[in-house]
Amino acid sequence: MTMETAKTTPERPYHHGDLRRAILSAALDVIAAEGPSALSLRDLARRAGVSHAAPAHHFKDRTGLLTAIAAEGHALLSAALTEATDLRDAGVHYVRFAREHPAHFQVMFTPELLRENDLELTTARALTADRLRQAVSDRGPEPGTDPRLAGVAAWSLAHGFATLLLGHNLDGAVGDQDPEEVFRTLTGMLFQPPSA
Amino acid sequence: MTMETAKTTPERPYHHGDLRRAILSAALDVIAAEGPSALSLRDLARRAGVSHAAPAHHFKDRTGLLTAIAAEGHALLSAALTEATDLRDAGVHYVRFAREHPAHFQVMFTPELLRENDLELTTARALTADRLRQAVSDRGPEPGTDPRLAGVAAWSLAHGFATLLLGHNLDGAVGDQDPEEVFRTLTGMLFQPPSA
DNA sequence: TGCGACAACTTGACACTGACAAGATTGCCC
DNA sequence: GGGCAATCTTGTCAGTGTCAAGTTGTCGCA
Repeated sequence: MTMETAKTTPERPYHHGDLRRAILSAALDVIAAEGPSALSLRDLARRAGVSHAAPAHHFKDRTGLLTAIAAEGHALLSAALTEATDLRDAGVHYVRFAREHPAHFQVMFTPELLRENDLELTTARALTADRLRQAVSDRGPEPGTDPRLAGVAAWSLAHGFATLLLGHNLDGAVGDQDPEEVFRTLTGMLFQPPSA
Repeated sequence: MTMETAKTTPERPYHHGDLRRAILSAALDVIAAEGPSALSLRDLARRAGVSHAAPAHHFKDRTGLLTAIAAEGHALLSAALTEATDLRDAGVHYVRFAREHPAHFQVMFTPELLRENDLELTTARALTADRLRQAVSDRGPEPGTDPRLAGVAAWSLAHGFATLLLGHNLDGAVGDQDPEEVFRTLTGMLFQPPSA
């Protein structure tokens, strides 16, 4: 009486059409709402109207699904960073990405959930790293500062802000202001603008 | 044949003695090694040599256990922050806490895993927030900067650095250097020292 | 047009998990 | 010493991930 059977009917053909995408997007919904730990492959299958083992064919594993999400996230993020005009703008794009794709963001930075040696993931991640490096070097060499350290500083700031934001740890501080604007003024405080 | 029975013998008395602490510390080990998603109450019970339902009596829930860990983490962190001499030092203590108590740190900032209305947690968390505010205000009011924003900036930087560090995202950048030292020089770059 | 191979999906099973209810054991306090 | 509450056990249930084996559909190619 579990009613888990998924009979094939005119409305529900044997082949779903784009099951992979359907599972992915359902997974993103769940993760954004309740975190990765609430993710259940069987639940995703039910939402897509397929049998409980169907997801495995596309993602092999729970880990496989999450790895695919992380890789997609890196692709989205690196694309967003490409549009940045300067280092500060890259930070703003970073924060915006975290807000617009919270599920991706969370999974990307939770290594226990991922297959670290996955090819798609590592290449996508390398691309993101490239974009970050590029954003830092675009700023031009500053006297007496290791560019690598500057990159770590900028990344830490943006990542910390985004993470705390998603965890609702800054609700009191930012209030009803636009988080991106807060971040912008915040970077202005730290990174002295060239024009004083 | 699951061998999950735990007969009461001279070496294994009916009452464990300090089961709560034993479960907590086993949980911290697991989380530090494989993340919170790998946590199993039954596994913890096995490690402590008690029956599978024993943990529930101390923590009620999986969520209860994680909430207790988060509360303990906040107690440890606020204590560490109390020892800080100035804002930069508070950041160093923050990073050190994350490195010394990675499991606590991770759980503290994963709200989906916690019982947010838990009294012990909210009070412990409030104490941490107080210590952070205090570290910022100790620095003294700076001209033309909102102290609240300065607090967000400092917290974001420390939190981002700690998070990226634990996720092994800075391995390449910090190399074999002491992370705390890297963080110290990093803050020196951003927060201009009073003596130029 | 037919056929064969492959991809997509289903069915069934197994071990494991969190949670709950009910019972057993123990230490402790009056 | 007798009860009583805290601690721990046993038994059970629904739900989960994963594997193996079978079905159904699709598409290229003779």
